[in-house]
Amino acid sequence: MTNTDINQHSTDISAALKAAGLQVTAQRLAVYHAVQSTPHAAADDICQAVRAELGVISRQAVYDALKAMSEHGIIRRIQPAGSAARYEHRVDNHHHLACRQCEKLIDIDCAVGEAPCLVAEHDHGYEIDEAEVIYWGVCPECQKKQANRNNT
Amino acid sequence: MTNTDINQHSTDISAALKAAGLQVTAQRLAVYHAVQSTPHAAADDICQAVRAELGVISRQAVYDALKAMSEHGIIRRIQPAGSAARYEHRVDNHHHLACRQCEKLIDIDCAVGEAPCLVAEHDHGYEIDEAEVIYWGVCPECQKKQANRNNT
DNA sequence: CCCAATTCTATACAGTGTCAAGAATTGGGG
DNA sequence: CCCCAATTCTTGACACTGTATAGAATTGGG
Repeated sequence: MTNTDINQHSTDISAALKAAGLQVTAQRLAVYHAVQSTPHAAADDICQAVRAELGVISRQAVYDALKAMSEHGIIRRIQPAGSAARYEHRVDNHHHLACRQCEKLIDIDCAVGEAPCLVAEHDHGYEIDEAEVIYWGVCPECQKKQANRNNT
Repeated sequence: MTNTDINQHSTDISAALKAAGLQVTAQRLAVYHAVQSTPHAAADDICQAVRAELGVISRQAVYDALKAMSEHGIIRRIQPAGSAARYEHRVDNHHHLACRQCEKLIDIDCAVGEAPCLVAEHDHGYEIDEAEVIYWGVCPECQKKQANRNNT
């Protein structure tokens, strides 16, 4: 990646931040980069990644940046049961597949198509705006591990 | 409800506990009752409800009971983003509708039917056993509140 | 370049859930 | 009915994630 690329990229995020009415700061750009390069990372992982890039950043600034950006739709927050919140830069309509054993999370495209997964049988008067779907299972690696344990 | 009913009921839960290889204790029965009578309650609410019934119980016993019973499929644990875990006694295939504003949670039957909501486009080699769906929206009451605020 | 608004740092704190050790209870077998 | 091993409950401490607050630093429009 050349400097030009980096700048170009940063400019895109800058534009997104400005469009959302947020100030552009080195901390926020670094947090975004971390989210982008390590998808589904938890806040703590992101904190470490940003420290590798910037040197120092307060834990609070990371939380603020993640909160501000996820509230403005620049990144997306996912919170699988039994683990801390994860963040990702894909903000389109897609779901997740979680491994019960290693907690790994991978993206999965919407099974139903566009966004009709939004349509529930009865909406009970609710104004529904999102359907959050998490498929739970066991990933291939953990299936292997399990098979090995059973054979021994 | 007569005493006979209560005993009958307790017997059912006792049987479920025994079938799962768990001991039957007053604490567990009380925790189950609390989950049953206040659906979607958080651990803390359940703790209080059980104290109203039994007098005293340790926080730990409540957590243990909830964990043991949910791991054995006697109750179900739900963890919506941004709030503590909730518990319910319905263990069949159904989903949830959550209000973004008041955090209220209601049951909703599976939109797709039996359990084909399990089928994702590509399973990526995962052995999928559950599809957890949470529809996010705004409940009728909160819609009204919002409308009133806007008119003022 | 300046100044108000926003954001970052540093520290303390709250809520949820877990760990560990010892006391109490449960339930199967004599 | 009683005993004993296994399980469960109590108590207290602790870890982790996230939030609150006040003051210092930075940003960006004029």
